[in-house]
Amino acid sequence: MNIGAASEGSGLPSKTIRYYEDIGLLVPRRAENGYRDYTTDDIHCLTFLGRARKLGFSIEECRNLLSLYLDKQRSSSEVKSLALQKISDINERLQELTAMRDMLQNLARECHGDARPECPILEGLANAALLKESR
Amino acid sequence: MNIGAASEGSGLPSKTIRYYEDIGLLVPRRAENGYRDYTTDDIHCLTFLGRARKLGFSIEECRNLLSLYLDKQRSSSEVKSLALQKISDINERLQELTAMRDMLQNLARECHGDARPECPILEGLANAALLKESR
DNA sequence: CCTTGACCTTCCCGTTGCTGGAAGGTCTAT
DNA sequence: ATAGACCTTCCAGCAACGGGAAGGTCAAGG
Repeated sequence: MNIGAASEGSGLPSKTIRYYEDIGLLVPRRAENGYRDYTTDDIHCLTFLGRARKLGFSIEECRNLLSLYLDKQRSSSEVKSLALQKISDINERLQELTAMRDMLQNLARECHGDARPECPILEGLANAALLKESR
Repeated sequence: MNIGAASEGSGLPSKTIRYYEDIGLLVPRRAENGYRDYTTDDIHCLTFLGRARKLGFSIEECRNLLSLYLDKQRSSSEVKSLALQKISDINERLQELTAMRDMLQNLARECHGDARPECPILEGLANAALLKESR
């Protein structure tokens, strides 16, 4: 199967698939004419990788997950600990983003948003004290 | 004031401050010996930039905010609309992250996490149907 | 048989926002 | 005079690709 069909089948752009080969994540065989030739197993792996990426796993984590996926002897605990770690990473990121948003909301709420130059948002950015709470 | 003191005063690494000069965000005057020379106003700007970055504004948005900050004629509505846009960006990202986390939690909950090879997490990544709901 | 257009190949640059390091100049204190 | 703590520039690299150029290949149609 050529890379176009592999792209179609996995939902990943050709560029991404070539990149995954560059970094040794999934290296297909080559046809006589030099074209990449993907098996249906390869497509499954690519699809697997796409899903894992969408769930927020980094490339290196995906490499790890893929080798676990292909290793029929692996223990489920190895995979679960990766997943739990990722969940806690995401929770941390969620907290950070929520804190940012709340801060911005506090500043925006104080701002008239009219033609006058007084702007509590800029003042907040210029003055740490205003950023602290402003509740 | 040398870059070291500017770093101290603004809380930004020297490398970052030089980078901001490279991209024309804040260009200080130079002393006779070629060293960068920061004024206290420059330090305020750097501090302002650092805060805006922490709140999730991109460099280009910061460039915009800084010029608004320095323009005493600006209207507060310009700033507010930037802030509101950023808030809605963050909310979108929050939703994505929450969806990822919930998916992972669904998968992890089904996984024994023991020495056996059966792993619903990997199966979920391999099989779209399992990713859908699995509630 | 030739051409057209859709594929495919490699290669290199750009993105975002820095961070690290090397090679060298300057300043201050001993 | 020399050490060390600064400072300078430039070069390279991170993640995870995307865009685009220059060129090879293949299948269909005239």
